Amino acid sequence: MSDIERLRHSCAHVMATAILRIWPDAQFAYGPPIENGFYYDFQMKHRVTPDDFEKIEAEMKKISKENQKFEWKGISREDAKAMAESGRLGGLSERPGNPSVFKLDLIDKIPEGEQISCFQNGDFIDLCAGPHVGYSGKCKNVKLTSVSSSFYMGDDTKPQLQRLYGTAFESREELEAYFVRLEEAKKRDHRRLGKELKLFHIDEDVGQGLILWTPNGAVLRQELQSFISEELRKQGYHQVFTPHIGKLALYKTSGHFPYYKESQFPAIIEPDALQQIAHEGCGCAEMTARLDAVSAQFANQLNERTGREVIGQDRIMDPEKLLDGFLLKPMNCPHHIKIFGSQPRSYRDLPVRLAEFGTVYRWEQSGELNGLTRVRGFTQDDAHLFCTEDQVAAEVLGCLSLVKIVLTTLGMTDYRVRVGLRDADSSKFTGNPEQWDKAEDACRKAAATLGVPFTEEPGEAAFYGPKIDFVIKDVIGREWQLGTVQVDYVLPVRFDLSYVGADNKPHRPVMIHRAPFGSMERFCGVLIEHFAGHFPTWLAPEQIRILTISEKVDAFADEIFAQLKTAGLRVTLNNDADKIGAKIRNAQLDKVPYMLVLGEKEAAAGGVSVRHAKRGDLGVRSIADFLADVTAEVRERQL
RNA sequence: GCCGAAGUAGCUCAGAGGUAGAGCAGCGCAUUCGUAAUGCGCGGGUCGCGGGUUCAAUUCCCGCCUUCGGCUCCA
Repeated sequence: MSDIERLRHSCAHVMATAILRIWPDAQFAYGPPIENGFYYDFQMKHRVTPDDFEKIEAEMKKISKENQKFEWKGISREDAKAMAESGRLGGLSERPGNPSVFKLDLIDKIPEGEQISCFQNGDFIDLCAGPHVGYSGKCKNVKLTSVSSSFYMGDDTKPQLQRLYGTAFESREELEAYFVRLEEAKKRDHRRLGKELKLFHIDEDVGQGLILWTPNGAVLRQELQSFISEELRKQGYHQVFTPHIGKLALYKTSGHFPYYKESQFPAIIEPDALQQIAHEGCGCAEMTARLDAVSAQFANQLNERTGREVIGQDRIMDPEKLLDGFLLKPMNCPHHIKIFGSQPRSYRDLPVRLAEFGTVYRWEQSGELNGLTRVRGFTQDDAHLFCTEDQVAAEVLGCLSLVKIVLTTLGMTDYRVRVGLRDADSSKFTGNPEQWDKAEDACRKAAATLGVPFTEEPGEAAFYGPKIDFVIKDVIGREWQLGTVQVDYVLPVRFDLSYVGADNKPHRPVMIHRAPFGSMERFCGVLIEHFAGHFPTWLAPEQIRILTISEKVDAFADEIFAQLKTAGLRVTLNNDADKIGAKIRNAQLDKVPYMLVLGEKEAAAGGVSVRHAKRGDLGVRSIADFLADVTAEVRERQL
C-alpha cells in the first residue's frame, strides 16, 4: 500500500469514528482507499445527506487534533468473533443487541490459519489488516465528497448500505489543488461541451439514451467514419449495409434471445399475430412464453449442430402456437453471418471481412445511462471476419494494429488493454475447451505485440470467446471500454457456417468480431473530453472563421470565404457589426481552430491575418500559403 | 432497477405561500472599430408533468418523468 493509500485508509477509520460519535448504531462493512480518496460502507438508521458533511467533518477534525495512536493487535478468531457479537468491533464500545453483522461475515471470509488483526484508534476498534499511519493527527487534510449507496459485497441480493466518500492528502495545498483540478476536469465533461459546442442533443420526448446528432456533432462523427473507412479499404474489408431489425429466429439461433432479454428492447410482434392473440385473450405471460418458444425441429437442429442441449425441452412448443416477431438488433453479428452464409465460400475467399457502421439498440438500465458514453441506441464501427483457424492469429493481429492506428492518429495514448478470458467455473461460456485455449492463447500473444502493458481478466470474456478490449478513462476517472477484438468459435457452429477447404470438404470458419472505436457515441464522448473540445482541424465542425474588422472589407471577405469554401474547407464568415475583440472572443469560445482577421490592411495586401485558437496570433500570410498549409493539415489528419 | 440529490427563460443561476428576476445568448437601432466582451432598447417562462392541501401553490404534501453521483449491469 502506498503512503497516500495508507493515509486515506486511516482517514476512513477516522471518519467511521466520527460517524459513531454522532450515530452510535452505525454498523460498518468495508472501508478501503480508492484512486482519489476513500470510502466506508455502513448501515444505520439515520440517512446521511450532504447537509451532514459539515458535522461529520468537524468531528473528524476533532479526532485528528486528539492525535489518536493507531495500534495494531493480532487476535484469535474466537476473540474476533466475540468482539463482533458484542458489537465492539467497528464500534466505540460494546453495543449489546447490535452485533457487528458485517464484521462477523468478514471474519468468516478470512481463510483458516491466517492472522486476524484489528486496529484501534481512541475508542474505535476495527477489524482491519492495515496498514495505517502512526497517529490520527496526520488525517487533517480531509474532505467528504459524496454519499451514495452500495450493496454489501457488491451483491444486489445483499443489504443496501450507505457509502460515504471522502478524499485526503498529505498537505492542505494538495487537497485544494485536487478540487481545483476537479473543477477544471468538469469543464471538459463531454455532456457540458456537447451543449456548449452544439454537438448533440438528448431529448426527453425522443427517449433516454437516444442521441440526436446535431450538425456540428455529425461532422465530427462523419469525419471519424471516413477515417475508419479509408483504413478498412486499405486492409481489405468490404462494406455492407443491414437493416435495424431482424426476426426473432435469428436471435434464437445466435443464442441472444431470450437469454439476454433484460438488455433488449421487447420484441416487435407482427400486426396480424398481435390481433390474433388479442382476439384469443392471450395474457402477457402466455405471450412471452410463445415468443420464447421454438419448434421441436428448430431445437433439434440447433442442439445437434452444437453437440449439446442449448435449447431445452421446456422451450419447445407446437409450431401452431409459436409467436413470431422482430427484434431491434442488439448486435450486428447475425446479419453479417447471414451475408457470409448467403453464398458458397472457398478457403481461397478467406478471410472475408465484412464491415458496417451498424446501429444497435440495447435496453440499458435507466440508472446507467450517461451522456454519450452509455446509451440505448448506438452505432458500432463493426466488422466480422470469417477465417480459417490458421488465420486467426494473423487476423487478430491485423485488428489490433487497426485499433492502434486509430488511437495513435487521435493522440490517445492513455489507455489500458484488457484480455478477457473465460472463467473456468462459469456456465456462461459455451464452446469446447481446446478451442478456448487456442483462442485465448492467440489473444494473449497478439496483445503482447502491442507494446502496451495489458491485464488478463478471467470472467471478462464474451460468452462465445475471449476478447481484447481497449479501456479509457473519462474526466472523472470512470473507465469506458472502447475498441474490442473478440474471437468466436461458437456462432459459426450455431449458424452452421462452412467453407470448402483445399481437401474439397466443408470446414467450419472462425469468426472475429471487432470494433476499433467500440461505438461512435461512446468514442465521440471520450474524444470530446480528450481534446477538451479543441478538435484538430480535420475533425473540427467549423475549421475556419473569417472575422471582418469593418464593413469596408466585406467584399474582400466574401472573396476569401468563397476561395476557402471551394477548397472544401468548413469555413464561416462573421461580418456582424461587433468589434474585432468580441468576434475573436466568440470564435475562441466556439473553439474554432483558425480565425482569419480581415481589415483594410489585409485587403490592400491581398493577405490574411491568421490567428490560431491555441497558438494565438500567427501574423499575416498570403491566402495561397494559408490554404496550402491548412489543406495539408486536414489531409494528413495532423493533431 | 436500487440508494441519494436536483429540475425556475436557449444557457448559468437567484428568489419567495399572494401567479417571477439577473447575467450571457437572441432580436432591433446606433457605432465601422485591429487580436478574448461597444452602447441603448426589446422580446422571451403553464417555475419538469399529474394529483392533493389552501381563499390562494411555482413554493407545502403525494405520485410520475428526466438529469446528476454512486451501486448493480454491460452479449
